[in-house]
Amino acid sequence: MEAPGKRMTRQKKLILDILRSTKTHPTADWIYAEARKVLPDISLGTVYRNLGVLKEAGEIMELNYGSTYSRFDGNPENHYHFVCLECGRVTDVDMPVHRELEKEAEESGCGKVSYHRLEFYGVCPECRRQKGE
Amino acid sequence: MEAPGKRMTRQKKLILDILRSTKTHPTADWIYAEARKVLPDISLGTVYRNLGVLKEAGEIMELNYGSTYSRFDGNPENHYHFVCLECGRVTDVDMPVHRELEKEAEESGCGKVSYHRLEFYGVCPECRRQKGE
DNA sequence: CTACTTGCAAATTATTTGCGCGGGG
DNA sequence: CCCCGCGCAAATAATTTGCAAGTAG
Repeated sequence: MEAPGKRMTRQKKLILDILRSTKTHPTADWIYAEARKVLPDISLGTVYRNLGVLKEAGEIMELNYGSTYSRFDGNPENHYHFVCLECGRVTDVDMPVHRELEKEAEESGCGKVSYHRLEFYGVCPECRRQKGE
Repeated sequence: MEAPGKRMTRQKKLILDILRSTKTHPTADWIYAEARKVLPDISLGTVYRNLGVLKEAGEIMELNYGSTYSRFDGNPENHYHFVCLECGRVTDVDMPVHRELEKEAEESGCGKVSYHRLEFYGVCPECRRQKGE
């Protein structure tokens, strides 16, 4: 019943550190590559297992916006994201969370809302510059 | 460069009809099962191919919220969704789209926003009833 | 006619899992 | 010491793709 993940292993600590120390929202593969620089024998399965455990524990978030793969976010606080349609990069949006949207949704009769997610899609500043816009 | 999908085949028409005639947000498999009732020899590959073509053409939307598989929405207008954490069902939320959120995001410097997506997570009325809440 | 589309089946891709060993508490 | 978590490799699950035959326009 109790979620697993009782032990703080070297691997788990490392994965959490990697996620906490980047503002990008990396894929499991990228985390795996980073982790191998420190623990060359770490396995991809372990990376996935720990990402799952950390997610259950509410330490991190899993994002899957449009792509066929997941990205992970070391910041478990609800916040909004911007997805670049050109390069696929996911960045944080620096604006407050609008909890009142949840109230509005509940009033429409959809059900009891516990949280919401909001993503903006467009072209990031880097890609706009490259395209000479 | 030009996206394919020039021909309106029986298969493509059927898939579009199925999607337009349901308020659920079905998976590719469900659409496949429905389609086979009319065209028993249709293949799953064709279903996926046409879902891709229709998506490119802006006729339908692909949703992937949390799960390992995609759901499809026959309504291409932007609108909000409610995802039930118990049963996984995805329903439409009957509230207006807040375009002003996009302006707010752009002002935070994240980039040029072309559209946004908003999902609410919680427990749907059916599941709450079943749990006796 | 003639590409575009299909059905079929094999291939890919991301992720999950079984198993026997190793190390955290 | 005990059992959870690891590395490894094989297994899934969803989706994609190559190819020869069918068909919409």
